[in-house]
Amino acid sequence: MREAEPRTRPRDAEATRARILRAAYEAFASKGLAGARVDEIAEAADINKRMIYVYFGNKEQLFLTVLEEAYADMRAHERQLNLTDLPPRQALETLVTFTWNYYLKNPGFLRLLNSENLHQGRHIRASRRIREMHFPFVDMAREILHKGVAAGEFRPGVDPVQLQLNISALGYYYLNNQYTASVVYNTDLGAPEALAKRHAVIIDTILRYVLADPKNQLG
Amino acid sequence: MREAEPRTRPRDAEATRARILRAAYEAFASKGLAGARVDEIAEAADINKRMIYVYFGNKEQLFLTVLEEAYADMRAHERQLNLTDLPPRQALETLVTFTWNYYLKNPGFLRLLNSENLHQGRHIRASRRIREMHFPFVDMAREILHKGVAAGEFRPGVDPVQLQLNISALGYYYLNNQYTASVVYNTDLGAPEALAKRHAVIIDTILRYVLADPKNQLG
Amino acid sequence: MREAEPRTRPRDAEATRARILRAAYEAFASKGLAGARVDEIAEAADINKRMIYVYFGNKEQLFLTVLEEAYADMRAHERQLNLTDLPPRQALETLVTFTWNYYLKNPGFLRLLNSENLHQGRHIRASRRIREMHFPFVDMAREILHKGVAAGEFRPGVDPVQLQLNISALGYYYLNNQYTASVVYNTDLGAPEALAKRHAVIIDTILRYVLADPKNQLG
Amino acid sequence: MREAEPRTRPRDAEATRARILRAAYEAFASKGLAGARVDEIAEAADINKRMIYVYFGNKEQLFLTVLEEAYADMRAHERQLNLTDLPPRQALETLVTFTWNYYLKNPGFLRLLNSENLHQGRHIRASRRIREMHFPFVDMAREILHKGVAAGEFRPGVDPVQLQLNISALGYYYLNNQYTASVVYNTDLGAPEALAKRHAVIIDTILRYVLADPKNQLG
DNA sequence: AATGAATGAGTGTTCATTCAT
DNA sequence: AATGAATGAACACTCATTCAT
Repeated sequence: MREAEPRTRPRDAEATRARILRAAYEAFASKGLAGARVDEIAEAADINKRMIYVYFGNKEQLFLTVLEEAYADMRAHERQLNLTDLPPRQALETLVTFTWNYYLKNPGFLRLLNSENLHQGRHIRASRRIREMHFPFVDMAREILHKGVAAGEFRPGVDPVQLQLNISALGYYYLNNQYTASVVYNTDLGAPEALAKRHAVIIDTILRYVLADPKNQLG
Repeated sequence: MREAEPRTRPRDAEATRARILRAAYEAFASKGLAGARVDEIAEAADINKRMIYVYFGNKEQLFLTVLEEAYADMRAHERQLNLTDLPPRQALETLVTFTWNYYLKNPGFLRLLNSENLHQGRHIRASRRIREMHFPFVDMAREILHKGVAAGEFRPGVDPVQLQLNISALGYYYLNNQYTASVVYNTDLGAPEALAKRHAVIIDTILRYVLADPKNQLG
Repeated sequence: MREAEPRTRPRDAEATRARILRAAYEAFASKGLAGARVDEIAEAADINKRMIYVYFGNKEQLFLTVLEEAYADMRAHERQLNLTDLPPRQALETLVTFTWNYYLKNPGFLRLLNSENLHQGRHIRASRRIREMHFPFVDMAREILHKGVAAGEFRPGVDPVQLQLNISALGYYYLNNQYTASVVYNTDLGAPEALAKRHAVIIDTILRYVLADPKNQLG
Repeated sequence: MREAEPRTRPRDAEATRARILRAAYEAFASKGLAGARVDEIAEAADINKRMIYVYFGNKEQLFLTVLEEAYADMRAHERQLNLTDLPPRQALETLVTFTWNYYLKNPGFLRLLNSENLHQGRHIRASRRIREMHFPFVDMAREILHKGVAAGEFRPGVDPVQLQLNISALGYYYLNNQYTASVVYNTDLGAPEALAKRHAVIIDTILRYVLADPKNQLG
């Protein structure tokens, strides 16, 4: 039998904070830091504008918090991949696919990073929380490469950081610059088939970059 | 008898226009569309604010013009590569290096594209000038691939659009997200050695993606 | 058996009230009525903001209470002078010195009066408590003058109110306008020697104003 | 014959500036720096709020300018007294009367000084214009005293700065604290007779402070 | 072609005050 | 007696744009 629900839940600081963050994520992702409006965030969050300042200090700190949460979310999902349990090539493909899908499903995350880089990383640099968040992540590619090389599947000498940059770059650029690139290449890069094709190309590109023997390759 | 007044250089419309564009490029590149200020652009261009409206209508059209000029500049430099005169592999490396260097020297261009994509390509889509500008560019990779395959150097089946996306992506992501990535990977990605290394990795990645026989590869 | 809980000092209303008043005095004295912030007062008093409204109704009434307490404090100290026990000239000098010292030690009091006069005495006029507080004070100068004239020391015809105004004015102006006057006269009026000198001048000025025979004067 | 008037005078920067200053003077004088509202000043000046920022930068600089103008106005009137042409005692009385009347007619000036002193002279200290404005003023009392002593009318040893402080203090305090003092002394200090009486007392007080021989005194 | 003056709508932020417990 | 959460009006200041010459 279900318990009676608490009757009212009127002044829930945590819920208010969360509503603000959700609305702010949308606003910053779709309009950038300068383009987003505090008023609009307040209205979208259905809270009094004042609360934003109570909880986050000001627009910039709100932006930073949104950024922190976005990074945390990505890393949290990443951890659930349990790549260490997989054979190296499968682990690598899983990581590539995860990255692609995460970008695809969270285009706001890319926009947030753009905003932050437009401001030369001003906020992120000041955030210890973000700094610490990435230590395990950086090790992931290293381990996969290690195991792959040990198994004779991957060639030695691949820099794990460069590998991760490649993985990110190939998806990020495509999805982030989808609109301009669609005009440049005169095709709809957002179409489902186009996306599927790009996904395949990225996996191919990454594998060819690390595989020891091309005969193993996809085909 | 009075001398005739100097006929030319009375009020140099073309120079004024150019000064506005230069100032606007800087502003939009460093602050984004929403963050840039019309007043600041006018001051930096050392012209009366009104002139911006006379020449460009409004802020958004000014942005579009800046974007058009930026694209035109890149394509113009690209044309000077004369890739058709080179053997395929060298042509490819030249294209990759050019792209990397152009991004490296013109970080504002990346920022401009980000702004435009943040606005979902709203301006570029309306610009016939930009649409037409890219036709020759798209053929470039196709030709190189053709010749490379014919020469037995490149594997067949590589999509030229995907290849160009790869070439752009690997440099763009790195340079555009330099600030956040430097924090994530806890290293200065903007340092000269880091840049040189990345350049090499990009060439390597692209070559491994298209070369028919890995034995030909770099080393 | 459980002991009875300590009966008193559960939530000390009087102490809370006092803490608020102290913090409010500082705030109003240093920032004025409009410049002081309720939030800051609450924080400085280390109490919940709500308490201010519980105890004092609103900001204006809090200001009035602070003003009342300030006046009460000055009058209380004044009463302790026991001027009636002194010979008239000494009584007068004591009063002058007390006034000077009180202003000197309580610059906030001057600021408070300024604020109140900026608002045209709006609050004080509504306070019966303050109205009644001053009756004995007004008599003080009258008595001193009486005795001085009777003793042949003071000239007759001096208006006690004007005398008191003079006594207040000569110190108040100097201390209240110390900052602007230091600039105007290009000297530091707050320096210890400057203060000592002013004190002497004030006594001199007042004595010359009331003494019957200048030959008695300071020497 | 009258010249044709210029038809329109629509965009007169000087007039706009002056209107802003007049409105700002009223606002700051009646509400203080913190209490005055930029919106109200703009409305009272019948100009667009933006103009305040174009002409004066921000509220504080506007305040400083108002203060500068107020000082300049007082000094300008003072210079017109031509005290050097008068015999010393008359010069002194003229100065005292002028000071009293100026304060009486310009109560806003007193309020402005209070505001500035509340902020510890922050603005005035940064204003070279005000610093320099007072050099001649400080000499005025010195000269009068000199001539008076030479003529045997004034006693020697009177400090000209202290004399000027006395002259200012006796009127300033009365007029500035008129509202609170009226309550304390339970009388209307603003009534015409009260003002006249105070004027006389001030002259008397100052003369008794400087005259060499009391027999010369008022009678 | 060019300019200085002006504007209305808005921008991030803060205020004194009240609600719900 | 006391508190954390919330509010609406307002605040100083800024924006892209237009007017009048």
